[in-house]
Amino acid sequence: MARSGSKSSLLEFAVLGLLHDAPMHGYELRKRLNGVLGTFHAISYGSLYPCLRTLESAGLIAAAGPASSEGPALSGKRARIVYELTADGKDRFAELVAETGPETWDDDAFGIRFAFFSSADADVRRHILEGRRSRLEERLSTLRASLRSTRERLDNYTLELQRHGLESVEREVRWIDGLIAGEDGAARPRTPRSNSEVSTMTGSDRPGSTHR
Amino acid sequence: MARSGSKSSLLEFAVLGLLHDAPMHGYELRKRLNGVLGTFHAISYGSLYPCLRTLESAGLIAAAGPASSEGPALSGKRARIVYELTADGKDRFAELVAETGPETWDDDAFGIRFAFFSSADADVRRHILEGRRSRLEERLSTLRASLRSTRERLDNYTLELQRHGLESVEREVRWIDGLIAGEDGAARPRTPRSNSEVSTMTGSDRPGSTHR
DNA sequence: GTTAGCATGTAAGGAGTTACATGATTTT
DNA sequence: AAAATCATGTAACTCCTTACATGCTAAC
Repeated sequence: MARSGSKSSLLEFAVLGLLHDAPMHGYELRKRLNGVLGTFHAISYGSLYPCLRTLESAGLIAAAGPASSEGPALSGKRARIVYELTADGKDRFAELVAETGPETWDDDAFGIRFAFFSSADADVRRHILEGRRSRLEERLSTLRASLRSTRERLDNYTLELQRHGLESVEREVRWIDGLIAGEDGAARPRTPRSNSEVSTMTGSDRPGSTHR
Repeated sequence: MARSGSKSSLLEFAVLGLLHDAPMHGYELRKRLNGVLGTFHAISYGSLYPCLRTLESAGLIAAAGPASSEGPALSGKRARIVYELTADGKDRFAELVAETGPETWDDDAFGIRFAFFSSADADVRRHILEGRRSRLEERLSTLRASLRSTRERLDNYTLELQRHGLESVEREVRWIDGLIAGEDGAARPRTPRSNSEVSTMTGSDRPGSTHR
């Protein structure tokens, strides 16, 4: 069971990541998700609950009986279902967190992986950051080439949009560079030293799309 | 026929917009699309061709006989199908271009509309730019609130991601402000005066997500 | 003569959304 | 007693992607 190989969307990754910190029920999970996934990009119950069921039948998460805490008996609101990671679920999350392949350079995948970066080893972080960087460099050269070749034929707005996108990517490269430098500087420690040092040293741009 | 009310995805909008400039066949359309839609966010044939058929049966586009130009007889490569806008298609595009409602403030919708901004009236442009701005302001206050409330509980990476997203949105606001100023400055003329003036006056950030 | 690029298409399916259905509990 | 918020869930549908199937022409 809990064999790897399944598709495991970003949503599954995020759910496992959040439940890794603490058991939670769906409604709460959804709110946190919107924080982790970028605030906008709100995910709906229509995808969350089915996802929870999938994870449960895959044996990665399990409904916890409203065991210890939780006020007076089970007089709480409604029959809310608190999920927690199983041992298999923890394994799976660890597996996902350790991935460094090209899948992890994508806008969305990178964003979510970054959000759980502190669960990853320093070398995994390095690898992902560098992969992301190279992905952005590719983008830059495509964009620059396309700008050069179509410059004269495009109207001003289209041009401005392109230019804008280009600067945006350039900015993200600088951001990533700052993060890589921060990883180097802080050497091995589990958490990079005070992130404000890392973060204020460069301009920035959001990594995930939204986009998206 | 060609009644409004249909959903008309962003793809349909983009196709209509491109065909508005010049008749084209699918293969070429697809390449241009990747320029207009942000270079990445490549759209696949699996969605383009069905879309073309939909538009055709809706009477918005029509296959043009390989009429005049086009080299020696029809000895060209393969039986390529050149589409052009019908009168209904032109109407529909004009209708879409004139929309200024909340749908048009979304990341993706805004990006594509901006790409065809020169087909829109000055007041439509104003309206969309201001709507987009207010949408971004909303986002900013949500983000700032969420940062304030969760500051201490979040690990450094999550925090950095949030901070980064925040700056990104702030940057886009400044970009939009610059564009609005440019629209004001150039007053009525169909094209805003030399866009380099508009564009170099502010920092920037990409508007569409592409993701998104 | 085989690879690369042009050109069009289809079938299956993934990932998510909206809108609906239900019901309890807290606030106004 | 009505409205908001908590809480879970389902069904239908949208939009897009991947992978496949086809075949032609140009270059190596």
